Amino acid sequence: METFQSLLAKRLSDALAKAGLPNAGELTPATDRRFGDYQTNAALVLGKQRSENPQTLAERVIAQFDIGDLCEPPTVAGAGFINFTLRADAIAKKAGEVLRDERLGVARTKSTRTIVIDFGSPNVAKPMHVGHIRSTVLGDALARIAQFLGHEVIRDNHIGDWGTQFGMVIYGWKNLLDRQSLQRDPLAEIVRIYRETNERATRDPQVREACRQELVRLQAGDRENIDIWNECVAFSMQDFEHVYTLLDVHYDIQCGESFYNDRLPAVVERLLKSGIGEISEGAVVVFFRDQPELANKPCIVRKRDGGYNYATTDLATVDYRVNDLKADTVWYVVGAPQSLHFKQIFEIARREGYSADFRHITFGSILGEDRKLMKTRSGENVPLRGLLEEACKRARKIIEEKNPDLSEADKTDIAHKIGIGAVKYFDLSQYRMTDYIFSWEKMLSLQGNTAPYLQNAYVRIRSIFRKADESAPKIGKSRRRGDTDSSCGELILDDRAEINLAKRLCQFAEIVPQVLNDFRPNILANYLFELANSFHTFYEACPVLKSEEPARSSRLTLCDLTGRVLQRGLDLLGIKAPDKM
RNA sequence: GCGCCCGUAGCUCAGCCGGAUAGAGCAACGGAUUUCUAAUCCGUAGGUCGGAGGUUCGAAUCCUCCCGGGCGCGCCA
Repeated sequence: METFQSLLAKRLSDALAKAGLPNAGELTPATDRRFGDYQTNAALVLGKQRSENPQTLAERVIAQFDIGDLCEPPTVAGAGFINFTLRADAIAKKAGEVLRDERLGVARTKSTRTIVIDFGSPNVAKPMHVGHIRSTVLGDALARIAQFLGHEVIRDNHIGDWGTQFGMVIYGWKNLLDRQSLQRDPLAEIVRIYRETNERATRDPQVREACRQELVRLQAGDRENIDIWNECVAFSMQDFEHVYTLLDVHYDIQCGESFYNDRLPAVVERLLKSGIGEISEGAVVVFFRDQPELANKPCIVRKRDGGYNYATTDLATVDYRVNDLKADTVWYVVGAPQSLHFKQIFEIARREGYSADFRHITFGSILGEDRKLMKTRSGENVPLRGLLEEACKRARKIIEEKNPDLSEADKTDIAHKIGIGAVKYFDLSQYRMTDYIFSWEKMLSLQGNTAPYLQNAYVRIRSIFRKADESAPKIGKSRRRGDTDSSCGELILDDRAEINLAKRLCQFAEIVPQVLNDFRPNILANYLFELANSFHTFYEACPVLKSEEPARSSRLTLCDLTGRVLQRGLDLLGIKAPDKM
């Protein structure tokens, strides 16, 4: 199925050829409703290239343009824009095609890639906190969208399960552990002993040294320390899994840092052998002397004491993903502060000859009402699990107010879908680079660009079909997919609100692929908001069940399609649509 | 010091590989409801796009400089 945009673009290029002109400019959605549905600046670009009058060129192009039954005769406007307005019957026809398409018109990509997406990546021995929302939610949405477009996606949780912090955890485990607390709330106890050890270590050099010794023993494979480490990892994983269940986020592999331990020496040897790495002040370092940006920013891959750091691990990870997982594309959904680090890693990988497409997908921070990094009152990170539970609790309270007659089970289920959806949508609906201020009130509002607003549009649709089934059961059946009844899928678009809604539905296929251009799910979120808005307008203006045939069936079909696009769109963002709310 | 990111309505944000008179939502004000869930819709008002130059038919968007905020820069991850 082709979108209006690609159809018009083809006809434009035909018209240009017939007018003896080369392809130029682009055909895009109109910037303003006044200008119709689509516009092209082709004549402006050509006018500039050949120093001719753009308006005259535009007229020449229009004269050759085969509008067929797609649109009204194009018009020239402004400095030389050509504007296109779709015909209602063309929209009805296209919407019918979308309706009969499993994929709602979204084309599969022509160049399938194998993409490893590195996102989430929490640290062991620390609970997940609010800072993990963006990476987790953004990475998951990108994974869903890439997969839907037909790419081979491998979701990888690069867990921070190795590193110097374990010296302290093990020291704390051996000296400060309270077994009962550990049984009650394992992660809380591990965090406690870690913090306490950390405090002691900053005061007491002897403790610091003891921690270092524990770390050395762990890295040397000491049985006892390995056992302790394993236990800590297991406890942390339980906590992560709980959060992932709440969020409905799942990974294909979870290769944490420790997974790469035995590959690290080879990385350094390789770098030394190829001359990319060199010894400097006892450490193995990669310099970037020819790159102004990195000239004074060397990358250490083996410390003076022989230990490895996270640059080494990330290089081993590159090798594993490219050579073992056969990835040709790797997306790192990691906060902006690490951009220097990834520049270095990507540059080293390039020098070593890895040709995969590496992207660091950065994002801004989540701020509290005080516009500073979001923290608890005592200045600590806000635990994610508690935050998500509170989202559900708050959603539940609103449900109790608005719809108290729902069953207990329904309330719990809906509160979960709304609460989690609200948190995710609030994040995804904003441009990923901007810092945003966390606000319960805004994300759970039923008005404006929020998850509940979109979910409500879906609920209204489901409600119509519940009513329709009661009054006329056969309509429920006839809207099944694959039904050959010709009355189904025939759209009659008379009202302005119907035309607008149908037009929006046709745009879904144009929007989804755009998200991956610059990794912006907010484009999709924005579209869904506009779709829900168009639906609500339609809902107010056009009675469905009370209207006469054939409008009634047509409107039911429109509702059905809107529901499916909303549901699919939300699903691509990792958000669920409840039937009632 | 060097580098990266951000600065758009009172508030929260879109728009940024150049396009027409810069858009939403919230808050404010004015309307619509014997409802297919008003959990909504329609309307009004609100702007030197941080500032100054430059590039051109055209700049919020591209380039340079400046101001303001955030972050990062050799042995943590």
